[in-house]
Amino acid sequence: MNVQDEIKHLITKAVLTLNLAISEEIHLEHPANADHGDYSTNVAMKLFREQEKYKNLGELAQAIADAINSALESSSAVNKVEVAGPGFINFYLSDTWLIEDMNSKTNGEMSIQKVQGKKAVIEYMQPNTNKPLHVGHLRNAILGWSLIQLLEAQGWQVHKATINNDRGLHIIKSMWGYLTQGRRQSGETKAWRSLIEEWVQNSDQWVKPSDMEDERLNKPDHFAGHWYVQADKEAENEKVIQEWKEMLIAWESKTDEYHQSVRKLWQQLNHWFYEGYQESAELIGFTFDPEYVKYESDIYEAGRHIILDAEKKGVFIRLDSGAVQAKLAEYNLPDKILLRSDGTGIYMTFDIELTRQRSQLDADLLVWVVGNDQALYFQQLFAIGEMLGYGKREDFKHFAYGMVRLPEGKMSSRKGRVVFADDILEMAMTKAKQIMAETGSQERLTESEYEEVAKEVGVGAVKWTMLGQDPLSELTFDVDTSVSFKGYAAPFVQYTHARCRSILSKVGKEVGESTTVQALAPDEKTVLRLMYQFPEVVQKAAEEFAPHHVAVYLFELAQAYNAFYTNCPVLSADNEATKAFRLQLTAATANVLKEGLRLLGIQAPEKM
RNA sequence: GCACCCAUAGCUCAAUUGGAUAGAGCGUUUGUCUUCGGAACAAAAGGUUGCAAGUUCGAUUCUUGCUGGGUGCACCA
Repeated sequence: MNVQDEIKHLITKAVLTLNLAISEEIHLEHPANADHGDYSTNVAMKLFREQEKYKNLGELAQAIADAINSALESSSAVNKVEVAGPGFINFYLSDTWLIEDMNSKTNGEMSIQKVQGKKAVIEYMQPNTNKPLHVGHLRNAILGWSLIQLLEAQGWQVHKATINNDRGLHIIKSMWGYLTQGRRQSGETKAWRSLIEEWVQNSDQWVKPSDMEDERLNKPDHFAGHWYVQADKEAENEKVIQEWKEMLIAWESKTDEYHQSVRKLWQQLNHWFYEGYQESAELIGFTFDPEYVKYESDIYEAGRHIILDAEKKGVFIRLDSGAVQAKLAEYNLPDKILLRSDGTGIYMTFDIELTRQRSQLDADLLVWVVGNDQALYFQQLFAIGEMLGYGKREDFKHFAYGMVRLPEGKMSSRKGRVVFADDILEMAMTKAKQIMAETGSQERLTESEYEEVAKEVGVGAVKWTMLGQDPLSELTFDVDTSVSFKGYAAPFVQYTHARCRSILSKVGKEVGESTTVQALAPDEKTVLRLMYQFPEVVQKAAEEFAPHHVAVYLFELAQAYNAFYTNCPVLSADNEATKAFRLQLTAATANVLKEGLRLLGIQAPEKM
């Protein structure tokens, strides 16, 4: 039984001995003021209105507290109960229990309660294969990854899913741009059909990523994106738009004379994208389960058939234009087109197939990690899922997060106002290196360690910025100032962890258990009183889809440890027992910080 | 026009889902080093929680109405 359950049990028993009954779940909280104890309950206030025995609230609260106090021998965790303020009953944990709890964390046991047999599918990252990842994708990847870690820590079996948007006009544009402008020797302007014939016969006449002078474009996903930007400059040109449409038809129609050629070029550009995407994924540190990696090009056809079948059964309706539409008035939502009048699919088309696939997995939780701007879209998708019998709307969760914006305004790749993920990460890593150099990291680290740690610190700082606040709040990302290395930031926590490891490395062998329980110094107690809360914080973060709770907690713990560190010498403590205890505390702190950072997807280097 | 999200210290954000004196970081000012990693620690200044009502022992939190910002309402992705 964990502490919270134990305390709730004490309360329930006490209330029963007074011949009263609690009608709702007992709510425990941590008082904001440390003087008010470790846990607090408002049951007396709740109960007061429902009874007549006690004339005033204080009397009732005191009676409950007295009843608990008289039964306190049965509890090893609580050593004092008091009434305070308008009727709160406050619980004070015993030092013995706090130290016991710390010892388990010294041994790496985080005491997180696990659920059994729960399965979740979490979709995150929906990249378009025509351009490299930007800051918005970063937030998506980081929040998604953290949510996965949090659920796994709670015992969930999590399937990491993604969908690659690899078909449509946007890809065609990249292809067209490359075809018309990527030739080494640009000759006369030709129509796309003759160009693609020449490309198929001799693709060496066209440039490759390594040929580009701009270093950024050597990375293949940026290379692919470059041609998209070039092509899009012609977006007002009717003749060019006509070419794009023709290419799209050739891409779709197997009977088209140029189908094979267009597909070949499509594969080449996708290949470049995935090569660069994979590199970014490794740097950021996210992966997917192979059987849950889906491609729009593979599944949109299946989506079409679902929609057409359902239309025949009268679930959807066909408009005069020939398009198929879902009527959503009964859900209080605007109607949604599912298939164009020419029969081709849109986003919703393949998302319906994805939803169908996942609904058959017998999962307890299906999550889509997508920006808040898609809120209505997902309400519509979930309603349509319900119409098709895939489950109830409430079974599907949209984990929405606020937009990442730049100081100048909304990001738009079309207007060129976009910041690439790679650029931000690189700047952060450069800044990390610079700070590390100033603080003498090179004396502690080998050259390759130095590079590796700079990566962990720089990327960690970016991740913290992306998930350190409420997911729904918008994030104005100023490249120069947003990625912080001090204060509320990943490097502060990483630094504290490295500090702990440094002390521990000086004693070499494993830290043994300290058996004697001594009076705790105030700074020691502050650390312990935070430490036991770790499992609660993780649970809350997982339940609420809110990784920032973990970040806030880690920051507080690191602060508390640093205060302890300045006031309480460890290695040169007054006596051996104190030294042993403080080493324990140091090891436990290091373990919690490292585990907490891991849940956020952030590394905790031993030295930095 | 309708729907959703947001509004808290100069700036960026917390606030245990209705709790006790609304807390941090950055920035500003001032301290701490014979010490285990100073990317640190301690302190000061900084608030009518956008505005106005309501609900109750108690409201940053819930309700309603305003104001201001964002997003969405495509046969785009």
